[in-house]
Amino acid sequence: MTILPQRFYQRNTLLVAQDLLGCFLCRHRPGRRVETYRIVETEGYCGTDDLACHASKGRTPRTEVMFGPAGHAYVYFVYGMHHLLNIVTEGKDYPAAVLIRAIEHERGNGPAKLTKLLAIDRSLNALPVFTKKHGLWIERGELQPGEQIKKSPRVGIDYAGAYKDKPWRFSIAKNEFVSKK
DNA sequence: CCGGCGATGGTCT
DNA sequence: GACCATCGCCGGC
Repeated sequence: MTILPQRFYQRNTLLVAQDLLGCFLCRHRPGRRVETYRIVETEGYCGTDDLACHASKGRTPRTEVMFGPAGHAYVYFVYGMHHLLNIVTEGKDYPAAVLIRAIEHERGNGPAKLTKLLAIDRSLNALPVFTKKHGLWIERGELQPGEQIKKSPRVGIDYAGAYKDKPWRFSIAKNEFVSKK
């Protein structure tokens, strides 16, 4: 059990997104056992040029976290009812993040489903995930022999022009917990 | 079985 | 006031 250190996230976003596959998302809520689930699907959002990245709309109170140091949670609220979990990547002032889209649990096969399962909301926004201190962290894991990374376009960003078809969604091929398209 | 759509509120114009 | 990194339900086939 090794917690991924901050420097793990201080790298190219698309590399981080792929390297997170097979790692373990961990949650410790007061009065409960630690919950640990394997990450099977991610997406990369890369800087101000990427029209699908919230930071492309500018530096605002909402997107401020992405402009900060790597290894912190970017949790935002969307569609009036869903929270989505991202981890900030790259260097300070380069706004980028990886969206966690699915984990190995029957109610974890979608970005909003896994935040509901693990009670992740904006109270965790901007907190570091390279320590257990705040009850949310990620531990190192590996792909199993025979497992392969599948690359496909990101979901729900038809508005993103030239960036909408970039194959920046990564999943473990044939894994049953990857979200439905 | 599958596609369309409503729910529901924060964020930015 | 429009848009939105979603989900599950409902109706039609």
